[in-house]
Amino acid sequence: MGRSPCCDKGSVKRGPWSPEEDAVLRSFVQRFSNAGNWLTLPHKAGLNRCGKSCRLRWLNYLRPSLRHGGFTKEEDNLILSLYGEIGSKWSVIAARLPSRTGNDVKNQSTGTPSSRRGTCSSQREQQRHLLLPATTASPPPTAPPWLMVNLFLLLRSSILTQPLQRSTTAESSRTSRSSCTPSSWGSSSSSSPRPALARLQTGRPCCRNRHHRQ
DNA sequence: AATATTCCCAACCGCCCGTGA
DNA sequence: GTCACGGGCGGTTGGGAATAT
Repeated sequence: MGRSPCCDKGSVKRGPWSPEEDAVLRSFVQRFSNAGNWLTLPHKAGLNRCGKSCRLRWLNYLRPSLRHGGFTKEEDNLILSLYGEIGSKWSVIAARLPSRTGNDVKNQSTGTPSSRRGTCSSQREQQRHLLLPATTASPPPTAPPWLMVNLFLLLRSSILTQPLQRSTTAESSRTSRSSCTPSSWGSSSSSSPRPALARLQTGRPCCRNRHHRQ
């Protein structure tokens, strides 16, 4: 049946939020205890923003007691465990993690080296590697983290139907990216899971279009 | 030093669901 | 029962920084 858009995208501001806008939104929501109707909030608060954008900003960034980044190993393990049980229900997973949002969990799961790639070629990557902390004094595990993750998921669920097959070289990574489009992982191919699952299953990200913009 | 590549994460998009008229 | 609406959610995109070559 189709739906009318929640706001006029041509007349509202989009993109990054300014500190002033954050302050207005924060004070408005806190002053009234809750936001009430998100779609009318921008008008009431004097913000030239889409209501859904306001809601997202509040829930994912401005909400008190939120923590950003710095996922602990325990949190990472819990995410992996819950993902194995329930799949990409990020909001459900986030509900089990205090001070985390679904968006955070999603970004963590689909964006951390520990869940994406089999190799840690850079210092930055190693330092951020949740399953292989940079502070560890022990030698690296025999099996790479991505394999451990996949084995874990294999044991926890029957998601995996395809054998693990990939190389960890940058070359194969580029090749994979260039051939990975939404249509390539769509319904036409049962062996091409959707990106989030594909990343966890293969330990590598699917394509990110920005890499093609240059 | 310059350029290319990779990554993080905030923000957006669009669909689904629950609810009330 | 149907429809419109708002909220919620998963998936995707893009900017900018860090790192590698």
